[in-house]
Amino acid sequence: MSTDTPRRRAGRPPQIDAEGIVVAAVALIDAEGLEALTMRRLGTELGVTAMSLYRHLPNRDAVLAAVVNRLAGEVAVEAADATPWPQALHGFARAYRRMLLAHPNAVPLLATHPVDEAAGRAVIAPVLERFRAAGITDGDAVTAVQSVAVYVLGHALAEVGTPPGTTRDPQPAEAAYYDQWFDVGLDAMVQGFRHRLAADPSC
Amino acid sequence: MSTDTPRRRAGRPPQIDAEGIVVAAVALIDAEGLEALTMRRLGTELGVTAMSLYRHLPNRDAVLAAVVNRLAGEVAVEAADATPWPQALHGFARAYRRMLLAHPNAVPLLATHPVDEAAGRAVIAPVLERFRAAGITDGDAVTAVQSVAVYVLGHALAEVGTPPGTTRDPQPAEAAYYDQWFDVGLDAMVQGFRHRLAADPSC
DNA sequence: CTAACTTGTCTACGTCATAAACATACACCG
DNA sequence: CGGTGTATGTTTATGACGTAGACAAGTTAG
Repeated sequence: MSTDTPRRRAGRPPQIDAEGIVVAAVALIDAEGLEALTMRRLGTELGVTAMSLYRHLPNRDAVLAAVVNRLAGEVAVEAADATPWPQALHGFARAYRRMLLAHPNAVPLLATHPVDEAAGRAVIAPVLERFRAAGITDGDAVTAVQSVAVYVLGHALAEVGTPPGTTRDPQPAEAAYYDQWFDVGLDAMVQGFRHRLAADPSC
Repeated sequence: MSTDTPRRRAGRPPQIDAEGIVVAAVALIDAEGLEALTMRRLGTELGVTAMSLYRHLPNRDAVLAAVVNRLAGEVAVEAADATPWPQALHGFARAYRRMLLAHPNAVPLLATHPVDEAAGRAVIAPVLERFRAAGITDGDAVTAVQSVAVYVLGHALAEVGTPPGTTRDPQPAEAAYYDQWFDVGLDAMVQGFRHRLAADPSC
């Protein structure tokens, strides 16, 4: 009612916006790694100078924080209403891992910069719902989900950490080793939580 | 026999050595954080210029790698010969966590730079011994220990990750929360591995 | 047209890691 | 004792970085 046509504000029309900066930052990290993400380079990528970026984001760390939250948003958990919580927990772990492996160069960033709390809650909300359906308190559920989350992130860190003499191409044998390890550790943790939380400890 | 008196080599006697550099680097990180660790600052701390450091270590990244390995060496696992492997695994996790919390500013570094393989093996050797005593293969044992290790590191990352509005003094209530979460997640994972590896699944 | 306002650019500063040339301080040999 | 070789520390310099401040450009409101 008040703003029928959005009626652009006065001033020079922007060539870039915060969203586009973050998208370009993710692309740059994926393509060339974290160290390639400089303000100058990011500006060049968008056809502007480095200083233009500061009209949209206060500093480089804000770019990194925005990248982290955007990547967190890429984690899409599929948890149907009928899914029991152990499967939902597995699904969350796999979705999180899928995102990390899709952006290996960003994993150290995810490890260092905490995800915005609201964004994090949004990601795990469907999983927590499955715990509630089983009568488990949110406190216990959050602990379980967070435990799995730190395991997944720690595991991805070990996987993408640069071994001194190796090239950075994906060694298929290496990938299989990490996949297997991941499943074993994840199964152990989920099994442990099932043992701890199940009303019926059907061992 | 060949070198009875070490007979100092020719050349100007060194004021510093690699060991001292690493010790000073750890102290600096502990006191002022990772971003304070610049070559100039580190040199100043030792009473020399930045360039002198390059006579003993090839570059800054070598300093960081040496710091990582030194900190890894601080993890002392107490595992007596009679200790069953689940307790040894718990002990390893606690020792690792103790080191991380003693050097919170170094945790992002530990997360980013992989520990030297030999150094890592040395740390977990006594734990693997307890698995062997239970007739568990080294492959299964390594998977279990590594799974716990990435959980511990991931958990520490979450704990020391800077929440936006908080000061960096240790909030006692916060510390207790993380301690409890740590124990729950660790117990779950160890319990899961016990379920998976025990000859007698005494659930 | 003028004023106001937003965005992009130019220039500049201080700091960083580190390369190259040079100075220093010792052991060894005559 | 004095020269020589050698390992170590220093000086100076380079290019990249994040980002502050002044300015130019391009739009809307009057």
